[in-house]
Amino acid sequence: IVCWNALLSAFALKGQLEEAKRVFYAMPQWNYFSWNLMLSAYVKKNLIHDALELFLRLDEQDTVTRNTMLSGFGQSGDIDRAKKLFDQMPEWSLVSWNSMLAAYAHVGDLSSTLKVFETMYCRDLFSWTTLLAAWSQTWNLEESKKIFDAMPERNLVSWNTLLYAYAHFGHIYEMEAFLSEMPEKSLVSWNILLAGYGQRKKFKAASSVFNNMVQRDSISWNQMLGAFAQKGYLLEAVRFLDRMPKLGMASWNTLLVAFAHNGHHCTALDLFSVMLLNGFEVDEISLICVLIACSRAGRFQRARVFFHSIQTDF
RNA sequence: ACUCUACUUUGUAAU
Repeated sequence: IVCWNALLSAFALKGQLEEAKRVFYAMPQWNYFSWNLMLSAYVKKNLIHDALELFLRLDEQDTVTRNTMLSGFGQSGDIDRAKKLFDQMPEWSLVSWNSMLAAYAHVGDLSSTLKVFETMYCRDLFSWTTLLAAWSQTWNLEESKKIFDAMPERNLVSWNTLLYAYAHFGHIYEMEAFLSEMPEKSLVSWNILLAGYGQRKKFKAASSVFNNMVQRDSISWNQMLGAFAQKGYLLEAVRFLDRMPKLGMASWNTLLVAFAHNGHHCTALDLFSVMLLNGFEVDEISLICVLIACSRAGRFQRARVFFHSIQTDF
């Protein structure tokens, strides 16, 4: 069973859901590890309904099982279910508390986040960083800085969290100052810088960061694409697509938004058709972009038709 | 037993 689980975990943790499922159902028997791995595979893909279905079918659950489900509810923003599960748990580990904390932080419920944080019997780096992340979604950057300074210990993620707060709200000067104090930087740090420069339309700074990055992931590329889009450099953005190693839904949506916001409504609609024709995944963001494009182009009829088709087609 | 928790990319919040 350990071998089966090892195989299962290889797929489950890599996000290879179909393969994981195949292994899971082919196994001669299961234990907690198998269940938790499979559950975690669903949660990682944000397939909360599938996760819940599996969760309810399990006759035995341990703390890890419940924590996994709890974090699934949290990341999907289902606070009610998260809270209910948390309250019903026979015992709580620090991870349970941290997951509940993250659930509140995720939906921006600061007072509940703080209440949980204060109730916790002990706190670790995760707890503190989650608290910091909750506050970093607000304009109150001074308060975030206070939390950061109050932390008993910090790691790269904590640094990145506050760095992102500066970037996200366009405080470029503080962002740069903070960056220079960072003891180490990761790919995420540079991606955050790209976000900050992009947000303030500092295209040159963004591309200079981008060109100097030793490693780039799809987020870096999308971020840079977004920097073109922010500036309204649509032609360049399209040309940039050719250089991108991998195009995903976020890339297409970025373009969709760029077209919709720069008066190229028809192009946006065309792009959407191309996405559908090619069988690309679309999500609710793509759909909203299309509605915005329609309304800005004055194509109310088309918007209405489209709106109705959403309910049937998607 | 590499089973669970924190950081980065796309939309909306006008009166």
